[in-house]
Parts: sequence; C-alpha cells; structure tokens
Amino acid sequence: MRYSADHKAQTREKLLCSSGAIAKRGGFSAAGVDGLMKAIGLSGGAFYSHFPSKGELFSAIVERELSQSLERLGESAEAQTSRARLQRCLDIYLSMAHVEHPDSGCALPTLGAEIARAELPVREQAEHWISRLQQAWASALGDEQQAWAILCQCVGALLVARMLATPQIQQQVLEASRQLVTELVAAERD
Amino acid sequence: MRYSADHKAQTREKLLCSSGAIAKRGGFSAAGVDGLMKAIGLSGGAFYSHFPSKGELFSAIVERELSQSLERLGESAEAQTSRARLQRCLDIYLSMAHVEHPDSGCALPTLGAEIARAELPVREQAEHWISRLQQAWASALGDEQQAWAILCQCVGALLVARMLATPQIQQQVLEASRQLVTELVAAERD
DNA sequence: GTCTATAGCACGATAGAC
DNA sequence: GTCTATCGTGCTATAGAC
Repeated sequence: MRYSADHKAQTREKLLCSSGAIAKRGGFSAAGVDGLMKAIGLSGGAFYSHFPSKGELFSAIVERELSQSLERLGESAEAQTSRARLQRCLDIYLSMAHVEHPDSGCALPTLGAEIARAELPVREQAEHWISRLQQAWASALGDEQQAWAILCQCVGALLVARMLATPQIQQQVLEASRQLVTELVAAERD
Repeated sequence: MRYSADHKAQTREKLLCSSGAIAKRGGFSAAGVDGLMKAIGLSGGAFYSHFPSKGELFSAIVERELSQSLERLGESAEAQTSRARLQRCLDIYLSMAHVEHPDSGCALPTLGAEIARAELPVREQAEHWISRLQQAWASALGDEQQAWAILCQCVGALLVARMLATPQIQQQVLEASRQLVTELVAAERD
C-alpha cells in the first residue's frame, strides 16, 4: 500500500480530534462531512476510507470524547487524597473558561441532546463511560447517589450557563453550583 | 383579506406548538421547514407568511416553550405553602415519564445546546425566562443560589438520564437527583 | 489513501397563481 | 394565506483515476 497503516491511524486520530471540537462548537448534525475533512486538510471524498458513514463517526467521537473525559475527571480521583483532587477537578469544570470554550471542554453538555437522540449502540457506549466516571467519583466519596447528583449538577450548570447572555449571571450560576458541589464533596456520608 | 387575522394567529400557534414538539424530539436544526409545515397540514411555502426565516421560528419557539415552563414550574411556586408545591413540581420534572417524553417536556435539556449556540437575541430571551423561573424559586426558598443549583440539577439530570441506555440506571440518576433536590428544598436557609 | 467529479436527494427561500 | 413550482445550494455517499 502507498500509505502506511500508521498514517491511516494518525489521520483517523486527527479527524476524531478535529471533528470532536467542531461538533462541540456547532453541533454534530450541523457539521458537513466536507467541512470536517477540509478542517484537517483533506477532501470530503477521503472520509469514506475511514468511516462507512457519518453516523459511525459520531459514535467514534462519543467514545473518544467520553473516554478522555474519564481520564481527566475520573482516573485521578481514584488515588488517595481523592476528595481534594476531585474538588479541584470540579472547580475547573465549573469555571468561566470552560463555559467560554465548549470545543475544548466536556462533550456531555454540548453533545448530550444528540447522544440522547442517537441509536441504542451510541447510548450504550455513553452509558459505559458515564457509569465509569460515576463509579470513580463514588469510590472517592463513598456514596453512589452523590456521585450521580454531582455529575448531573456539573453538566446542568454548564448547559444552563451557556444558554445565558450576561457573563455576570453565568458566573452566578457557576458560583451556586460550585458551592453546592463543594458542600457535597466535603460532607462525610456513611 | 380572505383569511381572518384570527385564523393567522391560530395557525401560528399551531405551528409553534407542533414545531416545538418536533424540535424537542429530533432537534431543531434537523427539522426541515417542509416537515414542520406538513405536520400541521400545510405546505412548506406557506411558512414564510408567518416567519421571515427558520431562525425566527426558533426564536419564537424558545419564547413560547420557556414562558410555558415558567407557568408550569414557577408561577405556582409563588403562592403560600410554596415549598411543598415546588417539591411536587420537581418530583414530576424528575420522573421517568418526563425522561421518556421529551417532546411534551421542558425545552432546556433538549434544546439547551442549540440555544447556547444561537445568536445573542435568542440567548437574551432565554436568560429572561430562565431568570424569572430562578427568581420564583428563590422567593419560595429564600435563597437565590439554591434556586440556581436546583435548576441546574434538574436540567442536568434529565439530560444525563436521556443519554443512558438502561432504564434502571436512568432511574438511579433521577432518584439521586430527587433526593438531593428534596434536601435542598426542605433545608431552612437564612 | 486521497483526489476530482458526480449522482441523488433535502434543504431554505422565492415567485406567481388563486 | 395557501398552494405549486422552482431556483440555488448544501448534503451524504459513490465511482474511477492516481
């Protein structure tokens, strides 16, 4: 073959990374195959030697984005001093920087509705990674329910803040969520 | 004119109601003007005597949906015995019935990401109605921050639950959020 | 594997008859 | 106000050259 298997894997990775960011910024269904490929310097037709359809790309994006979110937010929480670590993660998650940069942030607030409308295999995949994140937080907190509640709080806060027009009110939303989450993380539960 | 002003207003209302449901089910950008009009028994061309563009329809849908959410969730909370009333509203919001029927439910979890990506006027409008809801809850609870936190919790819980594939886990998410919200509503704060 | 070209279709929006 | 017909464009996906 004129192109190495390495090259194909690299192209695929570039495509997933770039397309993920574009999807998080403007929505996946609003993005065209041609635009996604041009964004990594390739033509639209070349797409189909990497994925059989646009839907399969979405599935791959969801897997990559959510596994990456688990790395950033969950894996580190399993270590000792886990409560303090988790608290730091959540403060970053619930920040104006995250609100203002959806393309480099968590996929759940931006792509959540599209994941919810996707076929069962995509939702099963989402469930897998989201559950692993919840489990990681639960083991840090010793409480499965609070782990779910914190996850919903964070996703909801980002989604709500991004719908608003005024930075001051966005900050109020984040501050309210940070305060609640802080209390929940600090609270000893048995 | 061959058609009364009443008829136009009724058609517009039907269009807003029907299109809102379709948008909440499948996403607004995924819906075509032709399909939206056919859903109320009219042809696609007739759309443009009601709205100058598809974007203006989205704006009108957001206004109608969010003002309706305020009626259902907020206005009733301003009465006395407000805490108990609010608690009942939130239990309905955080129910499997709501998770399973996005088209008749709240627009924030389903259309939130599209609102967040919309032009400033749409976000200003969203901010207006969301803030009124938060204010209504704040006056019932005597705490502005907790009102924001509860709002984020509810929106996040529905979005997260809908991304999942397994009903049992969806129920766990709802149960965890209901429990947290119940504690927050019950807690006296000064 | 990537390109250009294109099929085939759906979209948003407009024009003109009624 | 609603219809049919249509323009122009964009889309997903395929075909064939390199």
